Amino acid sequence: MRPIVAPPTDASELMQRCRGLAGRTIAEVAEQGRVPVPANLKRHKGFVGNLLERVLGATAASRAEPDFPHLGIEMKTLPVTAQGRVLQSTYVCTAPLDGSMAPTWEASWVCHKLSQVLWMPVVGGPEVPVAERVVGSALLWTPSAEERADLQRDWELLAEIIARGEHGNLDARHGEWLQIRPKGSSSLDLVWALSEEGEWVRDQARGFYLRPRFTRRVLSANYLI
DNA sequence: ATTTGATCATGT
DNA sequence: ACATGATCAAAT
Repeated sequence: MRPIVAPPTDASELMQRCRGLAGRTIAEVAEQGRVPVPANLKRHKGFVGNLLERVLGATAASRAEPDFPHLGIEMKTLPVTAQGRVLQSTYVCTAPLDGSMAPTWEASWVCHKLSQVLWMPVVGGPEVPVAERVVGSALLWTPSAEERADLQRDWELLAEIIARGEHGNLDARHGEWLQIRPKGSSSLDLVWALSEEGEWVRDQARGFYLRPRFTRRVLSANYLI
């Protein structure tokens, strides 16, 4: 999906565009973007995210950069119920098992990716046709001291497991706010990993995700839900 | 082949 | 209801 507008010159212009989208349905937004809307997201999981990027003027997706590189802002959609409850986890970045992970939290991809995020709530779960889901009020967020501390604690726990080569028993149950789960085309999607003995082995590709309880807390703290 | 965008589907 | 593990498409 190519962008249909120029990138916003600054954060306030970006937020102004967001205010223009709030309360509108996905069908209305898609009409502006001249994009057909799928009935459901089973085979179009990234549709809403790509659509909003496009109408907000984010640079092309699938690049290893923030969505608004000149502003240092990453945009993420957040599926929520009508009551504002977050429905899904949020993918952050890949979790390298090959020894290339940053040595400290401050240097990590997770820390950098989450330094400034534009959360775009979208109201409506799988029971609501995509076209009828509604764009919510955007939130330009920088993690609080408490949120940073919680994320850092989990990241260090998870990084330690990987650093020891113990990815074999690394699953989604680790981490209170941040977790690691499979990320790929299928469970057969393997990457190179360093074992406990320092040998190269193949293991399932994984990524860092924010648990819904984390993003739920972010919305609660900012919208008084 | 990889990174981006995520949600689906199943089990507890 | 919710968490975990599995999966889908587009862009580069």
